[in-house]
Amino acid sequence: MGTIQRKEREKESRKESIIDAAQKVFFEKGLQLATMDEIAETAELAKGTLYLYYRSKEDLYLAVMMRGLILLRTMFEAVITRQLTTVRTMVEFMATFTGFFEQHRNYFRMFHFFNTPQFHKQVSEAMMAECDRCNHTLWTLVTGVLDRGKAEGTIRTDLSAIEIAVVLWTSSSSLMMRIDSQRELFRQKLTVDLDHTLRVSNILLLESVMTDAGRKELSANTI
Amino acid sequence: MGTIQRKEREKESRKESIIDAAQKVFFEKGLQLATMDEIAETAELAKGTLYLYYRSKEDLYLAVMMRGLILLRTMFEAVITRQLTTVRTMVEFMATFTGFFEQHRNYFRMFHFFNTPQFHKQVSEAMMAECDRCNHTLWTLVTGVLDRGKAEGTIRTDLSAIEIAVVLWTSSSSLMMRIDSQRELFRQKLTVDLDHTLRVSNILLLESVMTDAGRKELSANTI
DNA sequence: GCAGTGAATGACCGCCGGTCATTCTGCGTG
DNA sequence: CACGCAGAATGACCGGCGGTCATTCACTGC
Repeated sequence: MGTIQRKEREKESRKESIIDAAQKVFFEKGLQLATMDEIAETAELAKGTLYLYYRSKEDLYLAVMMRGLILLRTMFEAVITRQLTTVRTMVEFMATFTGFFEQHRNYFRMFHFFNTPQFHKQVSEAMMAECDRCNHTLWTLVTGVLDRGKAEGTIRTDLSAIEIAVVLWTSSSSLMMRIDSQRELFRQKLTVDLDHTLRVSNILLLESVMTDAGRKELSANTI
Repeated sequence: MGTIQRKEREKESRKESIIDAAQKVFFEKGLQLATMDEIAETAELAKGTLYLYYRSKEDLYLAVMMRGLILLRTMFEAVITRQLTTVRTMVEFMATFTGFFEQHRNYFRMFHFFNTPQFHKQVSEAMMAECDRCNHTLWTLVTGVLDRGKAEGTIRTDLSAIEIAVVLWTSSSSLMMRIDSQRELFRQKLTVDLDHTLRVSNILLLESVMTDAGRKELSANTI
């Protein structure tokens, strides 16, 4: 009697279709302006049903965001599969992240919610834990590459891999966030091309965490 | 007949006392959890009165945030008054920013609202413009110093001053934001001391925007 | 003291996140 | 085939909140 398994599958697919609807609405309206009623309508379900699968609006938001996180991780894994040198892998990581920002802007915007001051208060423990786990695997991907680089002498050994990863991620993501929201302001009021700034910032940071050997290879790869 | 002027003064002081109340509540609860009713009660005014002085909750939030911005600018100006060398001034700027983060954490948290994706949609034009102006003067303070450094040969001339300022500000503020919200998570799950990471990141970035001469002076100042 | 003006009030509105008594559905059983 | 029951789905409803506006209040200048 495979009834129980079928029920399980149906439950999963229902969860997915709810995320589909939520994604549509969140992408269009953002967290604040989106309403659970609209998501329910888009999903062709009653509002109450949404709450059978997700505790709160924020939980649902996080579920959508997680899709983005997983997508990004997949893209990073694809880079690793190419078996490039450490330096080139790092360059590709940065390019991939920038590409993700450009191609999947809606997902990227959702990441911002993560850094909200009272963020953790608004989300259920379970969802939070799942998110942490996903995040953790992303960090591990990058630190793995960096540790290899340290062993082969292209990455500075006096800095910890995870610290390097945090600095690179944080800097470039916050710059992209700024590009997203204030590009025009900066172009007009301060005549700055933030896209250029992002490229410069990435290169400066990559250089500064590399040894001379690494820097040499880097400059050959970024002309 | 100084009546009109007195009225003007009273209006101003009323606005200030509303901000006082709003600050108290926003500091305690954050933007989402704070309510206009509570702010009104704290200010000992009716809710309707708040709306005679500020268009919306977000506008009021921004008014409080602006106090923080002005405070930070004052602290930066104090650094400039000390007439240090360019390199030392930049080091002090970074230290001042970190100090601001530690001493005035509540103001700092409010800055986060700035980067929210649909932020500009929630705030009145007038408030936004005032905010931009204040921001602009902050950028100018820093770029002034950087330009001097370029002239005297401690700051790289192949990077624009405003770009350097943006990179430094963005990197360190986003790292601080992370420290604020995820310090314990990183310490426990990844055994990273983000405060250390911040110091490292600041030094790496400062180094990377300086000439050899600048770097030399920097290393003498950061032991 | 008496208009008149502009500030202050708080009852009220509409909206939205979230709940829960009720209804519906389909499976297993007699 | 009929029946009963578990659990899924529903949507009317609730409380709270941002924002409004007709009414009241306070002060000024005549």
